[in-house]
Amino acid sequence: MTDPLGEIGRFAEPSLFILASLGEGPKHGYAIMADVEAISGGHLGPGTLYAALARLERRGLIEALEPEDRRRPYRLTGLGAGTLRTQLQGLSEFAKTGLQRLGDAG
Amino acid sequence: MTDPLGEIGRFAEPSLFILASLGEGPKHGYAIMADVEAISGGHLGPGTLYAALARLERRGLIEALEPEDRRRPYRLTGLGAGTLRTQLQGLSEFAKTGLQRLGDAG
DNA sequence: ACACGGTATATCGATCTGCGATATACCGGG
DNA sequence: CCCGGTATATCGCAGATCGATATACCGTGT
Repeated sequence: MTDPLGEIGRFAEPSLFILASLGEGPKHGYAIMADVEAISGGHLGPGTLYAALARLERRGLIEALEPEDRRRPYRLTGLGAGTLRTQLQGLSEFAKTGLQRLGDAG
Repeated sequence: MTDPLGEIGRFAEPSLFILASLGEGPKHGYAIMADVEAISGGHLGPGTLYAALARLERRGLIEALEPEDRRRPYRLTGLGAGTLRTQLQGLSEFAKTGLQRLGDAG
């Protein structure tokens, strides 16, 4: 993930963006790339994408579907959906807490 | 960051947790460790912590304060506070979108 | 027919990051 | 005086990121 701010660094995990993208429904890699860029603002390169997809599949969070033409779609597994929900809820709580701190004492 | 879920992986950046911890006010490393574990549920080891602190300082997101005894406190810079706010807002939006997707089509 | 750009997947290698283990040292309580 | 907690620091492996590069198919325009 290239940071939209420049040389500051990276503060979110590409894998989670990919899971969230698949949360909308099954998608193939190239569509995930476009979707992630839309929802995150950052750029997701093919190296990061396909490596992360392989890892997520190996860990049972996503699974491959029947290829259509050149497209190799994936969907969330039950474990993947559960993990995504847990992570998003945690992240939401965390963001809320952090923003409160900035509002009160920032 | 050790994942509380086990062998699934890591889905959040330690650096952001550290920035958020400093969003509450200046803290030294050991206090950040405890604070991050409290707000994130995961474990933050010294290797991750001090390496991340050095990086954040090098990039101008945090700055060191006068040491008190053995404690070497840090605080957010203006850039760090701005970055934190931006990232948290983005993350909050992202989490909201992701959870909506899971609710509608998950 | 041909060039071009967009779609689509895949891999390599350098670099960065995470993180447990380990080390050092000070401090207070029992 | 030992032990556990506080506090910082570093090393080295493993893992992840990510740009670059490669391949190939497709549709459009000329």
